[in-house]
Amino acid sequence: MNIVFKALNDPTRRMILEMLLKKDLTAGEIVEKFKISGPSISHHLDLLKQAKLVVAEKEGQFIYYSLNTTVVDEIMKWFIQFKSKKN
Amino acid sequence: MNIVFKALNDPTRRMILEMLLKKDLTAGEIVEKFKISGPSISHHLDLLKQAKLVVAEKEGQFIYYSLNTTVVDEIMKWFIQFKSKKN
DNA sequence: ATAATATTTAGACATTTGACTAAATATATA
DNA sequence: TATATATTTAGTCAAATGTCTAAATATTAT
Repeated sequence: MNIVFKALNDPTRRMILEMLLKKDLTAGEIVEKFKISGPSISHHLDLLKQAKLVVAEKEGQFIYYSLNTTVVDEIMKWFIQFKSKKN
Repeated sequence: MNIVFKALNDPTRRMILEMLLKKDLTAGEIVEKFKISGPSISHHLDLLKQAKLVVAEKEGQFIYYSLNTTVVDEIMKWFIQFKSKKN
């Protein structure tokens, strides 16, 4: 849980998630969309992977990144408890 | 949005939110539940307040903290887009 | 008015974070 | 095999974060 909130606590990483919502992308394609260096993006991708928010799959010399929405379910459950609060 | 994710990215602050789910508490009551110093908790409460996740209300010499769930709605909306992803 | 209680503000300090460049690794192509 | 391409790993550095103690502020009680 901790690592997921940590992964979400960065605008670049959230942007990456939103991009992957539209379609899977290679690391290089993701790098192109930002002004940030490749290694920095690679680090962001690693954090997202650690949080299991994305999955990396190697295809030849490329690595495709895609969303893994199962973790989102868990986060949602955490939030839902607040939704049911009686005001 | 940024500030909300930031506020949520700390186990102490998430714990405080969960405590406030049960009932409103004064700053002092919250401090008692942790091993962390008063000023540190005060700082956490300030961040939660900035994110509008909690509301502070002064009653005499006490300050009562309570949840503000409207921000949770916004966060949920952000997550829901991932839920509707077709795998 | 003085003292006690509740809470925050200020300043210091170690750790974590996000960025960078340079180097390493892995795959594809000439 | 040598070279180009894709991506990560390693190491450095400034800025942000979470903690602390000491001091300030506000309210209540003696």
